[in-house]
Amino acid sequence: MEAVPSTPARIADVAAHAGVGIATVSRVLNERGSVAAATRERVLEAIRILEYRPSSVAQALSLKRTLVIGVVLPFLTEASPIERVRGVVTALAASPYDIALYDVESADRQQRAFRLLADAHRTDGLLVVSLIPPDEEVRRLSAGSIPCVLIDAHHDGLPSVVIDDVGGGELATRYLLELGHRRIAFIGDKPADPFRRQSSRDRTIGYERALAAASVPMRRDYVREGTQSRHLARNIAEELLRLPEPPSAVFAASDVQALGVLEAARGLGVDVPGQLSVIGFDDIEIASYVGLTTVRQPLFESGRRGAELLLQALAGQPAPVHVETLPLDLVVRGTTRPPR
Amino acid sequence: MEAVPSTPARIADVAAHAGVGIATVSRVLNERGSVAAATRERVLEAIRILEYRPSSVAQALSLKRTLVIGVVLPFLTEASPIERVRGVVTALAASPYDIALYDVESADRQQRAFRLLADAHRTDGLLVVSLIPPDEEVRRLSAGSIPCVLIDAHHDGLPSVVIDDVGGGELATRYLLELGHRRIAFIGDKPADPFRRQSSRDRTIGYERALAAASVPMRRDYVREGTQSRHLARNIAEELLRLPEPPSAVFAASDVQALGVLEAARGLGVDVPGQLSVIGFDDIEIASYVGLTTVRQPLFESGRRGAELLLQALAGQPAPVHVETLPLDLVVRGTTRPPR
DNA sequence: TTGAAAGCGATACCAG
DNA sequence: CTGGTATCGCTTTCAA
Repeated sequence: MEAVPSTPARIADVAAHAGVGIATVSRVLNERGSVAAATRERVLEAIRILEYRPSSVAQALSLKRTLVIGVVLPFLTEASPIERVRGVVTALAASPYDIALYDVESADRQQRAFRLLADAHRTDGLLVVSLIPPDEEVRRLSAGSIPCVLIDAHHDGLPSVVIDDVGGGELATRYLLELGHRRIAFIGDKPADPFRRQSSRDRTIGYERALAAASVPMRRDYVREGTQSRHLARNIAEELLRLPEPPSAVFAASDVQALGVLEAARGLGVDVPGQLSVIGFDDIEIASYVGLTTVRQPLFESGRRGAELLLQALAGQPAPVHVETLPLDLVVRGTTRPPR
Repeated sequence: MEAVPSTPARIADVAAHAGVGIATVSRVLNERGSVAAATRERVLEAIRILEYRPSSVAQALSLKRTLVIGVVLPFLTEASPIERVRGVVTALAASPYDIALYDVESADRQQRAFRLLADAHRTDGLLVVSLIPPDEEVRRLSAGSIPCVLIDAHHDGLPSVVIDDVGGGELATRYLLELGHRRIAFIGDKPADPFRRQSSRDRTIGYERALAAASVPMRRDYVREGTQSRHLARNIAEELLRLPEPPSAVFAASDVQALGVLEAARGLGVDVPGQLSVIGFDDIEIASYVGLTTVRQPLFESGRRGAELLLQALAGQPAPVHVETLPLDLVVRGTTRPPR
């Protein structure tokens, strides 16, 4: 039983203990070059005794690669980013890369996260989720030649994995129209900070297009862009339901908001789908539990795919700067029905 | 408009551009030591022109601190770890520390993650969630003097944030007993790998104690430890409900499993809570949507607290090796009722 | 107030 | 095969 050294061993310690040069230790460590069997044994023995573990920081400095992939995303706000991260984690599990998580909640934090985009030293590659990096940083990124893939966001010159939000908005609205609804309201996010991607905005456009295509006049009082939270969505839905001529259906730009609508209806004694149809967007896990009709977007898949593209780029394959559009599905459950 | 250099600037470039030594650049960078106002301006200017960003890797090597905190956890299995990570992210948002995520799904990955525990070079501190680190690694940890706090796990010699699982199991079972139930089944996890903490095990103990205290004989066919997934829990619940003498109530060791029970009941046309009461554990977000009665544990809070303790340790405060036990609450919703 | 130079802990080239 | 040494980019004495 050897005494445990109070301070972790360095490569020089191993070399000294084995009576060889550090270059030799490095060789057996990385299995490159040839080392005499006997020598290699001595080194291995020394490593075992000293419990030596190479410093990844030193390796990173020397090799100019860190083996970590940075994931920048707005984390706490919604359930969907998490599902995406799961996809990323899964795709990266078999790779040698570790994951550094950068939350982008506060404006302060945002600055820092984006500045990091350009720190070519800290990560080998970047995955940016639902955020639009400033041109400035994108330029630096390519200058530092550190690969970056956007997930649920788009920027010229960067590969990305997205969905067709406009199409999704149309899909949802058209379904409601086909059911026979004419008084269809929309609840979406209000335009927030400039970096945050406004998927809700595009879904509104889809909503408007579908209405136009069906020659159903749009009513300003039915389009409410105010919030991302369930709580606020609930308030808005209540206002909507109290209108002299309330909508017979509501399209919410996200499942979280749709959940708020459901709460409002329940609170007001409005039967869903009897008196009100509700359709959401995303198909987060809760949606299936509450039987919410929604437009499903492949959240997990988006993370997985994004990570795969990044891995390819990291492997040297130039990865054509293309935009990969994931498919959307209408998932009909129990919250929609023809109007009475 | 300066030309953008193809390769990121190093401190030496800045020094050269400003016509000073690198030590001076370092001084203005870190605002230590004194620098003549004029000199500092020249340096700042050079930094701006060259778009210089210090390499965090080089800094880490030189300073022997990385400013990253590692979070090791079983990620994809349940909804609860995520809630904990949210707490961690929140607590660390205001700190200068970044977060490195280490998923511990596969056995392979597990090896790697735990080996990392001892890599005193990669992270400044560690947060281990729902996992019990091997003694060996704990020893190394303290040898390398890198602080570590356990969340939802316990190990002598390491500070931790936990809940009283036995007490929680009793709480749930006792509630069912008070409601008048006597045929109470339990569905929990099967003992999995040795590193994974078996909170379910302790909850079983609480279940048994409560029954014993009420002098209700335990039936082996009512205690099923088989799975962590909703799907399997559903199968088990179906078996339970098909028993000649089915239980009138089920205590599931987690909300996810309770959800499976709910599905089974629905599938078999068994009314909840009319014919069957169901109580879960955790109080994950979905629980409130489906109206599940459950034992609430502060998931988010556990992450926040753990991170705070680690931050304290990192700040030099020895942080007495204590175990912090977070409170549990019975949340009564719609899935429980006295037996008919 | 400033600069030269010695680490920090690896990798890898170049001789021997 | 193997060892010395330069290098990676930054911080920090130690002198000047």
